Amino acid sequence: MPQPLSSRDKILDVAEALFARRGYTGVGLRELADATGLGKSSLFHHFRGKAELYCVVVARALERIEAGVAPVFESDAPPGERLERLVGALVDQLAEQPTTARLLLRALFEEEEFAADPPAEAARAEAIVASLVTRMQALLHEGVEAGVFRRASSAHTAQTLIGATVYHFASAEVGEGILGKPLFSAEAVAERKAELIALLRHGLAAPASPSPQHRGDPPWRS
Amino acid sequence: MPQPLSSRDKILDVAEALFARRGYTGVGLRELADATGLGKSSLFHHFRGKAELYCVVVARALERIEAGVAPVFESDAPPGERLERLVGALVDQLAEQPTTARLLLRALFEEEEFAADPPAEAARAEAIVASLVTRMQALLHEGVEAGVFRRASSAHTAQTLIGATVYHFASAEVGEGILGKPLFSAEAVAERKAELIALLRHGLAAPASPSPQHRGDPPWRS
DNA sequence: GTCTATAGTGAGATAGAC
DNA sequence: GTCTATCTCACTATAGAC
Repeated sequence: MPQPLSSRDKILDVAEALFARRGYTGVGLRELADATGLGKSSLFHHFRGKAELYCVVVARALERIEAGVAPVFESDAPPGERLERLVGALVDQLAEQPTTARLLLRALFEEEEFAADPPAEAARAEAIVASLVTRMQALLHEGVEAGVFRRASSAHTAQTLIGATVYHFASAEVGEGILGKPLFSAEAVAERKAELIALLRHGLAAPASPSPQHRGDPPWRS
Repeated sequence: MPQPLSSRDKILDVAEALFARRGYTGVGLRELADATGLGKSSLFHHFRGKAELYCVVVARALERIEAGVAPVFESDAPPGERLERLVGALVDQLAEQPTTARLLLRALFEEEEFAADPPAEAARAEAIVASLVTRMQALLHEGVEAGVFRRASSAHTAQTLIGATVYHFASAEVGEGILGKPLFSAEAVAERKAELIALLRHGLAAPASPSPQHRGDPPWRS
């Protein structure tokens, strides 16, 4: 069952680590070939070229995320609970492989490089992102309509959620300096989950007294 | 007074735009030279090499941020108000030049490329980041001690703040697709500021009844 | 499916004239 | 301070033997 990795899968695994660390242009096929133990030319038998290889790597990472969070969206739990489980699943997925967050954050920048000659896999990646974002916004909207979330912009809240999760696990030395511990230690991951959920519970909950005219935010206590 | 730009400043301006769009390895000196109207070799008279040029560009962007937010830290307003002004100043700085957020987010990744031969300017950049983070955490800690913020981790809150601002303005097509409007339009920038401040007011405020044993978070309303 | 060999291009950097 | 010319090296990709 733990079948030895095919050459293709091995290439993808090694390439994911390298692309996450140095980015698309920063990784050479020579380096990738050496790291896999293959010759440089063998890579072209598995992939049409560097661009396609890169897009397959990114799409594969997005599919892992998608698979991890899909059960949350299919759940029929109330919106508040679903939102918390979404954050938990997102954090779990990003924490499972330390390369994922960096790879995806970099991909956000480098995707425009392929505007000229977009490999077919680039469309798959974009579709997954669009689908995830749409469902996240729908969940937020549903919570507002149900009266359990305050009337925050679902677009901006989605952006904040992405930034707070993806950026955090991509922040490397800067983030570790702030936390004072390894980003991917079990302790730091659990903390991240708890802190984000607490921020959302306090920050997104509908006010206790739903006075219709109460549009302003509460002032600070002191 | 609007003295014509020196060659050095012109190079830095053009380089900042290019590095923000395509990253360190993605920009060639030939391209940069053509864009400035200079010959390739002339660049080496102003900078020791590509690495130094890049680090000067990043440090300059960080100094703009620093200058924009410094007044906030020097203020003696109460912590809640200072935090809001910090978010406002950060958003203003990142919104002023659309290249800044992308440049800095990319720099977070590429800084480890210079681990072997670190140009002197790299240390300046790191020092500014460290100083900003330290003061941000101190402000959060002060608010907690004063009883105006709930006991959230200042480290994780700082990470969230950075991600929610820097990532947002770096998110390019993805972010614009979510917002449904240009990221840097006056409307979108004002929205971002208001949404972040609202999230912090609700999400960070100390609970109304400070019962000492109340460590758990409130459940959702429904 | 993997290899060697190589084509063809462009990179960063240097030398030295003006 | 800017230029032309050139060095050296690495890159993506291809051709073709095994």
